[in-house]
Amino acid sequence: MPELPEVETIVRALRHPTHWPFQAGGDLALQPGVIGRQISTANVLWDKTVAFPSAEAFKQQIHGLQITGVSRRGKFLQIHLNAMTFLVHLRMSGDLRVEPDVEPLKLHDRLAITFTDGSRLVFNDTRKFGRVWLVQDPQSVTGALGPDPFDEDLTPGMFAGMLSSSRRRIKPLLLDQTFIAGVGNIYSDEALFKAGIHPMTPANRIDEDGSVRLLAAIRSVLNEGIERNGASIDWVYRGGTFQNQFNVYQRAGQPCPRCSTPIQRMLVGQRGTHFCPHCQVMNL
DNA sequence: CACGAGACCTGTTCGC
DNA sequence: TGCGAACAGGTCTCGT
Repeated sequence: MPELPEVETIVRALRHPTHWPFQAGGDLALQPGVIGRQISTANVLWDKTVAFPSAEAFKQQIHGLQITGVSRRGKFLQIHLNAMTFLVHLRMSGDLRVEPDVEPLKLHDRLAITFTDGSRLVFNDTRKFGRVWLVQDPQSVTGALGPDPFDEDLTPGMFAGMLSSSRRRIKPLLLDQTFIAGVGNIYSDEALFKAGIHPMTPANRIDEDGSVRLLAAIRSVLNEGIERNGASIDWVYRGGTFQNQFNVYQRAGQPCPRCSTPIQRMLVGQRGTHFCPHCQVMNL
């Protein structure tokens, strides 16, 4: 499910969940997000969800800690606690919600963290790919990630240099989180369309002009995704509307919004890839 | 180094 | 209607 915009949407909601239900005597409108809440217990319903440490150590160590902040690094959600960091990766089908602790748990709930104020944070993940970590140093989990697309240090010149030093095809390269952190299958297809670059173009064959267009396109589609609260496809993701703005993703056979040529779907690096064969040509 | 295949999982949709 | 194949927003590991 989630790429950078979906994770960012959740991060912002965790800071200001004003529309979420709250509990007994509690005053929802005055709740400043989950920041400040203190953890009483953690209930691990699917052991493998906890990547580090063991499920037992996780429950023991997280007890009593307080949330001091929420942030994002690539597709990782970071919940800062006094003394430690709780990281969540939603992978394909993960989702987080906050609710009163008296609610019955739902199908596919994998982890529930209860707060002393009677609320709780629940991790739901149909496909069980999602993982959480509880560590001293978040860098031990996110250390290998490439730059965030919105990092100011990521200049067009630096991005051009990154592209020129790889012979890999651009689409799998954009999905490589050690190259750039946060871009997934939807936004890579949309960005390549916007930049007019064929998904199989070797990165080092993208010229200066193309690299400038591509970086701008990545930022543009991610920003638009965030503005629309992410993309909701199938049953996943409440609230997001970016799926209504797709130009190519999951639009195989439909006319290109720019030239009306039918959008094509192909496999690139085992991932479904959508592009316009007329607007996105390899100029080698 | 770059790539494909297979694994990890459950659910939905599509074709016969 | 039923049933298997293909597919899904991600990432890891292995073999070539």
